[in-house]
Amino acid sequence: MNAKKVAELSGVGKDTLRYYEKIGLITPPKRNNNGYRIYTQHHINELRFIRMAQSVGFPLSTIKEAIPKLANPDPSCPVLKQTLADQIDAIDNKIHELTKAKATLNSWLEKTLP
Amino acid sequence: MNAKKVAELSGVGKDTLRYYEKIGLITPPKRNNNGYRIYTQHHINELRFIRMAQSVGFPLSTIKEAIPKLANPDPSCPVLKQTLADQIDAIDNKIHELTKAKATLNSWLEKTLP
DNA sequence: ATAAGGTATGGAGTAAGCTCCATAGTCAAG
DNA sequence: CTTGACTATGGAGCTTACTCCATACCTTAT
Repeated sequence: MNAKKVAELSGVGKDTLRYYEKIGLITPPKRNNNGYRIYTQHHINELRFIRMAQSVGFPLSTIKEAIPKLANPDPSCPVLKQTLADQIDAIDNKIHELTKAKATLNSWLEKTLP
Repeated sequence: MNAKKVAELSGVGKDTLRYYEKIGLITPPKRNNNGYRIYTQHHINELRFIRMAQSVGFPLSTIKEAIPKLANPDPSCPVLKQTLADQIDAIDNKIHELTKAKATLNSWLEKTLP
């Protein structure tokens, strides 16, 4: 799969792909004879995970730490479990904050109703 | 109220206060004879609102648009109602995304359990 | 009256996360 | 065999949201 296709499928621009590769966020794609990058479904999956994690507020640095741990899920690895548990906690906190914020806005909306 | 007090009460650094004033995010505080800024409870409220909105992912540009609309709540103002409704929708979407992300992580956590 | 500590200003610097550019090599189609 | 689309590279530039700095003035306590 070439860069253009990946950009289309993942919604990540080609320059951003290079940037992610440079900072070690995604698996470096193999190259063919001419030096062109060969992306696989694996990269699409990584990129979708990154977009999901980003959309819920995780910085790339955190995502970068999480990916290798999630990539080789050793069933009994306590580090992985902790990572997952930590991220779930972080998400729970965000949901909590959002719910509070929503309640605040709703109360204002009610106050301003006729 | 002086800058230091406001910084303490709102959790926003003094340089950030000046920055927010410069970009027109907060109400410019009155000055006394010596030119010192005089902050009021109003500013604390604004800053808390900003922090809340930020914590749920709104950029300062969006917050800047919202503040003046929320500041003079004309009970029948449709623009205000729409602003509030839009923000509540945005928050709902975020909660939705977070809930999905959490479910994904939870399923991974279960898979890796003994 | 002087030292400590608060405040003012403009402007530089920083970090994250892209985004764009100039230059140059590659490949498929007509 | 040239044209147009695609790719590569390093590095510059951009936006957001701060954060720090140098310089200088004001105020209060000793």
